[in-house]
Amino acid sequence: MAEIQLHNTLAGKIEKFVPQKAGEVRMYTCGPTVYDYAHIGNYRTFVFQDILRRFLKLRGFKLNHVMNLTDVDDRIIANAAAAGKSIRDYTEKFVQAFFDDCRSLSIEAPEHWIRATDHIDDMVKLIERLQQKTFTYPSEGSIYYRIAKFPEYGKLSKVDLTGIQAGARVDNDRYEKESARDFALWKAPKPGEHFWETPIGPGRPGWHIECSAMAMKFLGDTLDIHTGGVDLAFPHHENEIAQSEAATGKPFARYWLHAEHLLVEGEKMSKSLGNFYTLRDLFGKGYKPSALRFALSSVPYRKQLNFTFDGLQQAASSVERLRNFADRLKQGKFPAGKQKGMAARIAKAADEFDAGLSEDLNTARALAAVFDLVREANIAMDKGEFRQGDVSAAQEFLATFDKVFAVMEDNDGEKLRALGFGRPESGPGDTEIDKLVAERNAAKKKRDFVTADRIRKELADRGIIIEDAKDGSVRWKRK
RNA sequence: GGCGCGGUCGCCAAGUGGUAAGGCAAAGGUCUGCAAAACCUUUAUCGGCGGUUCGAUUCCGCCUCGCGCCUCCA
Repeated sequence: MAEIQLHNTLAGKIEKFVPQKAGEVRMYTCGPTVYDYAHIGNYRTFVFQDILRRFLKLRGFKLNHVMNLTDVDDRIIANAAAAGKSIRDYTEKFVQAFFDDCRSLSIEAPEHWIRATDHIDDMVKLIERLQQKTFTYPSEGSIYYRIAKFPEYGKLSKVDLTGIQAGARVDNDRYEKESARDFALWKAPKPGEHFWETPIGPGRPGWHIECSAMAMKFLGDTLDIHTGGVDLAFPHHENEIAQSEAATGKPFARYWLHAEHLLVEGEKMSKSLGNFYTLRDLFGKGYKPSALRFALSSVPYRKQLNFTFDGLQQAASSVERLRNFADRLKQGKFPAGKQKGMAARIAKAADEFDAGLSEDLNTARALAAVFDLVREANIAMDKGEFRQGDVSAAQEFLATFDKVFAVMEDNDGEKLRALGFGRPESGPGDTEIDKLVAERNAAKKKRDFVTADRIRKELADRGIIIEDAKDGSVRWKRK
């Protein structure tokens, strides 16, 4: 197997990945802020994180992966207040929607899915530690982080501090700060706002402190991997580093991975441009979850992904090709024995697949390896050279592929129905289909093609595709 | 202005100092009662200009275009 290489934002280059403890990976990924439904741009990042965790697992690492749910911030407080709900009640709906969305995209549950509001105490304790080390100062009931005391500030995002200091936006927070670049660890409550009564005073946590506190609580002072979208590198991750390392004196995370953004039709996705999509928007238009997952994962994560409906359609066709191949493998009848060349081809494809993913998660390269094998095996089948003994090796390869990409299982219909989309009736059952297929075969034998075609048409209208194979066998699949 | 990502076939996209993977789409063909699936064939000189080199899409410089961050936005 190839050496795993990952692009580390901290180093500014691709590095060999070596976890602190052999065989184990401690990973923290920034999850959604649950003030609304997450959009496909968010899911680009979450799918990337999923590919990463799945690949690490495939390579045998024991994973401890924490993903946070930010369930307290300005928008949540404002929206909850407007809705006359508690923060918990307001966010619950979006938390559940997020879980549902993740299931639809086959995003695995991390080892820990945690909510910020469940860890206020841990944040307070971390702030107290920073207070003791005089990295903080109070101002109008809030507590700020004094960046001037952390000389390494900017090492992740390479921001030019002098530039920021000269910036005009000094007081957007409406609080007094010593320096423009200082950020709030703890925010004093505004009138009527929800707050927590704590040893450091009443208020609510600043945005960055939750990740530092929760990551270190679950994973220890030094994480192996920390990821998020590129926009989080500054200020969010930079501030996490400042908080955590000031408190512990140790490196906070060893590898920082940042996913590039998704564009829609070449433009930044935004509500004002009308190109803002949630998963529900797309599923409502009839697109399949597997197609979306494929589209989001086929472009390597460090490259901006231009999302288009044409592209989504292309992804659907690509998935279709792969599933057709898997069906052919499963249902086809091949001569007994093994073909020496084919075994070698499969092994080569598996190597190349692994090499692709090992190279900073080069999903495009990994996919090419899969499609190469599909074509080669199809050719062998057409020539009658593919043997029964090659089936299991090919299937194993596809299974390995799918452990990471997770698009092979034909369950889009179920997933859509689970989210309330698609037809409630689930189409004809297997026995009914088999019966109709048998009737059609009988008709075909009598060369009664009118009846045969009528049955095929009827089934097609009910979502069943029938294919006659060369050897006279018939296979069917649900559309 | 600073920092970062990127401009490769109609669309998506990989990649290398020695004349460019893969997917989708299109056209033609093989197979098929018809279809579907599959297969075959056809479709690029890599944003522009210089430089280094025997040779650059790949290295360097400049330019240009797109996008992002630098204001709690994945």
